[in-house]
Amino acid sequence: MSTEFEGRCEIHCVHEDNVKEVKIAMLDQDTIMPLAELFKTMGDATRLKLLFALMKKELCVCDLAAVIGVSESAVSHQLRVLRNQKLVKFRRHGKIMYYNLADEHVRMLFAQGLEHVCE
Amino acid sequence: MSTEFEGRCEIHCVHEDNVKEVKIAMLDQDTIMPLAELFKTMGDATRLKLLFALMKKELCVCDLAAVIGVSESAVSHQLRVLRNQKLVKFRRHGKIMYYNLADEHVRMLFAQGLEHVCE
DNA sequence: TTTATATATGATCAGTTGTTCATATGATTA
DNA sequence: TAATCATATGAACAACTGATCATATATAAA
Repeated sequence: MSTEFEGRCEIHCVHEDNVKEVKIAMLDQDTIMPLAELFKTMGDATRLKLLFALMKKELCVCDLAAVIGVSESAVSHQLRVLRNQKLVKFRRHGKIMYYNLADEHVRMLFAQGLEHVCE
Repeated sequence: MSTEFEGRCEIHCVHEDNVKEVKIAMLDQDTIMPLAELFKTMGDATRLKLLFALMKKELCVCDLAAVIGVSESAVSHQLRVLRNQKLVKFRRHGKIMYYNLADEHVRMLFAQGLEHVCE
């Protein structure tokens, strides 16, 4: 019924009522974890560049490799990460895989992130 | 004048004009890097919980430790990361450091992120 | 069917990350 | 001043990440 730290904190912490209130409001692990995964996925320069490129145009793997200047293998590996997070979708046309943004959330996250960074 | 991959791609890649166009639009490293750092910072469950807690209330270090159930040392280390990214600010009152969200961008990022995750 | 092309995947490994433990700092109290 | 409390910091280490290289798959062309 109590976590490892509660006992210690009942002696120790400063605002017990605030702690309780915020603890109740706290998002559960099943929400926090996927959210952390999403941000972690966007927390890499290569993947951000891939997403930004796909914000501009539908592109295939070797186009993407050329745009951001890394190997096609590296691009393919990172596209899989983006796919797992449902940040990109793709369609096959013959041998070529065309990648697209999965939805508009990425644009919003990009915009908000840039706003924070550019201050 | 040309990157290591350009030569190879002029033979290889599928849509040279698209590549050029997107390459020109591509954000430069000085923008991408801090943006990646921002998302990377939010890409950790502990730090997300800290931010979420601070979205609800101003809290001190030991309160935060109690809320999310980790050691105060771990909290302090992660708060430094959040401070470096200007995601939180703080004020001292005697021995106690009170932490707050630095601005409203975090709320927007949280909201957008949750929207993506909860689909 | 053989060959070539576009992409995906597995193994490897150096570099990074997050926690823990021990110690240090800075402010209050005795 | 010494002792105590709240927080910060440094070192260390296991766990994770991302690029590379080699290899595999899938489609198309010969």
